[in-house]
Amino acid sequence: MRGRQAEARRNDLKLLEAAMEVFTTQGFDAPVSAIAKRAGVGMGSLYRRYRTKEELLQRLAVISMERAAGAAEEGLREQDPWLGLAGYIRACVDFGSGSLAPVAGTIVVTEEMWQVSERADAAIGELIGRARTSGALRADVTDLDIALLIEQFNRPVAGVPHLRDRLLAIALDGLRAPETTPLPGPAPDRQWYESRWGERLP
Amino acid sequence: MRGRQAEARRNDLKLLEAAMEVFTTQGFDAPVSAIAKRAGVGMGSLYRRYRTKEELLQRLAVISMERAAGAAEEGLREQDPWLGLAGYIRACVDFGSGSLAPVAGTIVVTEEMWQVSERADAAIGELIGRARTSGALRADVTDLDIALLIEQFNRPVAGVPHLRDRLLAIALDGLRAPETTPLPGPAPDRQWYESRWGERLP
DNA sequence: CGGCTTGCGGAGCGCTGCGCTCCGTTATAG
DNA sequence: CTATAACGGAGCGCAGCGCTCCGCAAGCCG
Repeated sequence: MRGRQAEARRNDLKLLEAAMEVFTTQGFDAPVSAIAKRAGVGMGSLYRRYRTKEELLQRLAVISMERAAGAAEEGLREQDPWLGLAGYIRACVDFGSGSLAPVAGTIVVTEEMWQVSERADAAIGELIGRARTSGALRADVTDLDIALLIEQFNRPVAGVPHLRDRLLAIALDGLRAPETTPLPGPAPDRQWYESRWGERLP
Repeated sequence: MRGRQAEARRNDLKLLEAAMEVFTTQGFDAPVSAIAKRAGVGMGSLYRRYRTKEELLQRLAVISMERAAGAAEEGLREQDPWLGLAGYIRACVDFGSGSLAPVAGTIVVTEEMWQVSERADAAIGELIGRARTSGALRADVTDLDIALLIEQFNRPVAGVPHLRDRLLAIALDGLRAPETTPLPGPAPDRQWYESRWGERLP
């Protein structure tokens, strides 16, 4: 694997990295040309690997979910249930997992995406359950609240990365038990949450 | 004030309300036609009152800041410093003050906008100072952190209003003293924050 | 009641900026 | 040196925007 083929391999990595960065900072409707430019690659090279913008988004979604699953599994390896959960949340915000949520409903969900999401959900469920039963996590927060919290903090804060960490630290403190004020309103509905991405094809 | 003039007056209110709703839910680059449609008004009526989209945004910014100032002043009338501050933050998120922040740098800042912002800043500064010295607010958070927090929660949460209230309740709990984890990194820089809207003309 | 005025709705103009294609150019292999 | 594979990026066709313009209806005065 040398010469042109090695360049192609490198280009693919640069493309994925650039796409993630551009989409998370500018929104999913950023022009494809901006991704190519950021990757230092021509439009031709981009479209040879991903036949459409949607295909690129689907690939990013899978990678994003795989990272989230990995972060959750790593969180389970931490002995302290709270540190494990907090580390997972910070990791997700750091690498932008969930930042593709605004795209929900606008792209077709592939079978691969469903599979990875199930693997991630299992680890995350265990991570959160452990934190709750240990008494570190406030009792009235659900796993979907946490998913939405990650989603919310994935949006850039005034374009300055480290300010997001400060706001997230505030929210993490608010997640710890005991709560001083109970959460208002009904908890997010699981069926609604899953249907955001569209119906699963049989 | 009757007949056509009364209709014009009503149309203006409907327009401002619709514009606020559309911009906060769809982003500031939503089409002007969407605002006219939501207000139940023709394009002609909109553009007779506001000669450009920018002029409409400037009007909304002033209204938004006036509401924020009002909410801060009302917060000062509350005896409990913490309830006053929390009420102010919730009010700002409710009516979408600060949701125009993404527009910073893309519209010209009018003299009126500067004046209202100074009035608001004075009340907010006092409200936060009072909460801090009373020991209710964690010590390491600055007024700009709180402004950015409001800004962040002004973005819609998965398109469902009441879910935002849940996430905000978590963050408000995290704002209370004593903090369990200190905020990371340097505090937001005031000069940077003010320059986001562009240089002030003499 | 009828002309005149005022404000109305919305079709469409001109244009920007997008996704994507296509092709001349350049680097590698034999 | 020729053949081949992969490259960069100019530009096509089009969607969707801000804004204008005009035919029409509702209120006002003799």
